[in-house]
Amino acid sequence: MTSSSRLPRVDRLALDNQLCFALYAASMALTKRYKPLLAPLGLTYPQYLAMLVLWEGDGIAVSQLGDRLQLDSGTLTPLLKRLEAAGLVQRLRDAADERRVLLRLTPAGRALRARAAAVPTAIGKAVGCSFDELVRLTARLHRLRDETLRSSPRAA
Amino acid sequence: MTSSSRLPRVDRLALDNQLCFALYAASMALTKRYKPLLAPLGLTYPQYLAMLVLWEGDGIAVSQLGDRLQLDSGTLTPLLKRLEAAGLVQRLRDAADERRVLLRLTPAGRALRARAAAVPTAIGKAVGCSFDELVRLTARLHRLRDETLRSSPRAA
DNA sequence: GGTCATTAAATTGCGCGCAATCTGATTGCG
DNA sequence: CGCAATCAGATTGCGCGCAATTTAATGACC
Repeated sequence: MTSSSRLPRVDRLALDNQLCFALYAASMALTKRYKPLLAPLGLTYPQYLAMLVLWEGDGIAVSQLGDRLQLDSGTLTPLLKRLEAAGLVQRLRDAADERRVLLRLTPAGRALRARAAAVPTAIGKAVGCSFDELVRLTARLHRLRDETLRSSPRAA
Repeated sequence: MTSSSRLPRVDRLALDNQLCFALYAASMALTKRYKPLLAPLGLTYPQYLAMLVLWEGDGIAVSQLGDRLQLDSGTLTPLLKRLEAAGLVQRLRDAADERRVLLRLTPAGRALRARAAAVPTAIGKAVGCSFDELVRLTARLHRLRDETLRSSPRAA
């Protein structure tokens, strides 16, 4: 005897029953929490995500970064130009394929990683759950994303 | 013997270990899933959230809507003007307190709810998990948001 | 080798999301 | 009453996020 499937239609439209809003609100709240931590590094939150990818390994193309973050060139081109203007990233045309733009960390961009290491630690304290639960929730959300993308009509 | 706390610093900065990115990516993926469902209703995703609140009960002020969605007037004012231009919402100054703007659904705005009822059903199929698990995950995310906001320096 | 389809980025336009500021209206307090 | 503090929305500016289009390079096929 579970609670399944007896809610009237009106409850199915209640804001607090929407998984999408729970995700949206939690994501926004957590992003706001990052802002004061990232400001001293001179990064916005999406810029921080891009740096995380480049710290895992630079020399990749814009499209590969986009695959990782699920963002397109319309978002990434201006973002990367700002990172370049900040002296953290270099954008260079791939000599082997002039359509591609390769991304390299500058020494300053590489050096920033050490300072960024304190960020996940500070956030961990803010979310108020154990490390193990955090790992489980993260994995659950990645599965949710994969399932959502898989069932999507027009996405890889 | 759990897996806690022995990861080297580099793994703590790995993109896929970030709860924030898992939330961000899942939220974005799900929002994209909503887009084709909301387009026939003439709504964007944040506009849909605003309508969900108003369908629960209109006549509220902009600030109350903002409390519910965790959005400020800088976001809501233009959004609500678009809903007004679309003929779904009326914005009227509160006679009892001329600072406030009250939001009322028009007949068209009220009528839209019937068509919107199909949206959660369609989404439910896309996320590929049971109704019960969906309820649990939604509740877990709301707790995460509350915890994140509670521990926040400058938020109610 | 020449033509066409495909691909990678860049560009444009629009709607958020939010910080900062501004404008009025209201409240509190002497 | 008079005046400062507070409050509700509106406005401005900037950085995403994404659809749609454009430009240039590459690959495929004849």
